[in-house]
Amino acid sequence: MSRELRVGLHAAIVAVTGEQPRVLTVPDPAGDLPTALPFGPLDPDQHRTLELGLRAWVQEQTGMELAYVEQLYTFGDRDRASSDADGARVLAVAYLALVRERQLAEERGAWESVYAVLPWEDRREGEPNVLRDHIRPRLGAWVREGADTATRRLRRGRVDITFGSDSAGWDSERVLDRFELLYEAGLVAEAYRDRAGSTRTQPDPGFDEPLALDHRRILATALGRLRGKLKYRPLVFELLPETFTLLRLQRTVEALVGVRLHKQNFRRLVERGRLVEGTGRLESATGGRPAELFRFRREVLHERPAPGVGLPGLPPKRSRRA
Amino acid sequence: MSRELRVGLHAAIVAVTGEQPRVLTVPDPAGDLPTALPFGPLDPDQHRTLELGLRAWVQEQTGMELAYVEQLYTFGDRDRASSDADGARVLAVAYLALVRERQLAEERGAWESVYAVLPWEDRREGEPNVLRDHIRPRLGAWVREGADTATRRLRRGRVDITFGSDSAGWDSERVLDRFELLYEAGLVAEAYRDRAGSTRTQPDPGFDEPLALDHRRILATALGRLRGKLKYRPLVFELLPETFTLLRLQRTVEALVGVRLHKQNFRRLVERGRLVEGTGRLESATGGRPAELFRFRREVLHERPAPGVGLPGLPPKRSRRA
DNA sequence: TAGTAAATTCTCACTTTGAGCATAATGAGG
DNA sequence: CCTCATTATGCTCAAAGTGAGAATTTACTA
Repeated sequence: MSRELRVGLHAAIVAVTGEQPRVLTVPDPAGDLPTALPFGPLDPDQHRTLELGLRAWVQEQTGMELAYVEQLYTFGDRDRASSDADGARVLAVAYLALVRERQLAEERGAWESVYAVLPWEDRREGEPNVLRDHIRPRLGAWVREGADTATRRLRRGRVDITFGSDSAGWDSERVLDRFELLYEAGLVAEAYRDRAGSTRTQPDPGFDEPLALDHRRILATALGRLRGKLKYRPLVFELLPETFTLLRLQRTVEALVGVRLHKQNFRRLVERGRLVEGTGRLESATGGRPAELFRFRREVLHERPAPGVGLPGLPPKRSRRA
Repeated sequence: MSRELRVGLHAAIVAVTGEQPRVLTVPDPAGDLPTALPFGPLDPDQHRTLELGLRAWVQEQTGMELAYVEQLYTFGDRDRASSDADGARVLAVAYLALVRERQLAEERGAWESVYAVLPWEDRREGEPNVLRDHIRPRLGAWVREGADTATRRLRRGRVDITFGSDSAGWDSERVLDRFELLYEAGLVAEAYRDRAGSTRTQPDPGFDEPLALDHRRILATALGRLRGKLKYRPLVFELLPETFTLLRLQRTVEALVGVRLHKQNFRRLVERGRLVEGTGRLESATGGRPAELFRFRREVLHERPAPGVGLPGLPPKRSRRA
């Protein structure tokens, strides 16, 4: 009588290589879908916990043992992607995993640039072109299309708060909000897959190469969470080798947050937070004066309640003073 | 061949009355369990989204329409509570909902004090007695019981960081960490229900009146999330009437965070953050000089990226300066 | 009319930010 | 060997933000 219920376990496995955040993708196991995040169904008999089930699937599909793993969100909209595979109702439990660059070799799967999938999220070189040339204009159009004044006002407000405006500024953590807004406005391909009967034209192919299922939504959730958590948990160190220079640390954070930081102040924060300690050794391949190699001070976990790489109010546009 | 899979939708519905945070409980629908949070199974056919399913169950069981709702976490450990009802594997998707005190009347169900269920979380009057007289000593014993030095050191570290120590201080957001630690240490009744064959004695009845299933764990998750989010989202206002005095606002925040705040500084933060605006009206039943009634400035949502009731470094013990 | 209870205002001594300038150490190119 | 470009590190400064409390108001109560 009742439709069958299934649960998928999905992993956004993130690393940072060459100043780019990357996510591990695999060819779709079924073979008929585009590239996907590693995922597989929860086996109610075999998987003792959800996380163990996830680890098993990742191990099987990529050969990778995960260290840091964190649950993100459970998606279950009936009319959105994934679901309704063959008449069954399918939920997706999404996870974020962090791995070191070192592990990138020899595994199966490919490391896709996160910003190739979510291009509007990288503001390290200023506002990206896609945003200025494509997204903002179309969002403007979407606002104007609103049926009545109230709708238009509401839409304008959402656009301003998620994508920033003169008064609001860019909140790097609202990655999911931005993706969902683009989805609603019909600016990402996923929107078409889901509401087939839409009358709108296809979005620009180019800033739009979705992953299988709702995996881009999962990635957006992962990036948002990661950006937020970076500030109060020492997650970056899961992505860095044992020792690293302060610049390397900064570049890694910048890659994830998608924003440039003030060098001296960044170092001051890291040092004042006693997050790292110098190893007398130097790294000389810096291109300039050699830099000292530092390592993460694990003891900090026992000293302070919420240690993280304190991102300040972010250098660009600040919310104006009270 | 494969075991049946089911998904439950569970709601921690929180309000604040009389300076106490409360959670809505209902008599267990099945009738043979203790008091529970409102919950019910996801209907794969009827419920279009998980959240709609949740709202439907809450409506049915309590007659309440929810406004603010947020997904918390999905629990699925096989050997822990809820699961394995009648041979099926059961997951629990937990939600947090916030409602106004006004709505507390006429509904079915009872408003249980959150701190009656999680007594060690209320530090408004200083460290609660349960903590000093029962929990800390037992945690100390649990640390000493560790098989080897490494285990003991590890346990000590976890206790210090979750429950605070001289060097670490109390992190009000680690509600779930604390509950899980108590669970592992066998200091909460849930631990016995799950591992029947334990040799330890029953924990003190008294600081231990668990809800059905894993509902205390869900409540711990909810409180932790709420405490964290308060700082960067204007959630408190979901719990307050249209207008309120600044002291009322402060008391509500204190009730949730479980800590006392410095009055003048709290007001400064709220006003500088332009979170509220005065209505010329006064509330005279204050017992002293009448206080002005304020209202939430919704516009703030369009002005700043992360408005919240900035809880400062919290008055008591601070992490020592670098 | 004095006393009590809050609400509101202000101070004050630090700390923490946000921005830059100045110096130091290397490798590359002449 | 000297000069430059390049990156590492130090140091300074002014502007905000914090943590604690004292001082002043305005009602209500006895």
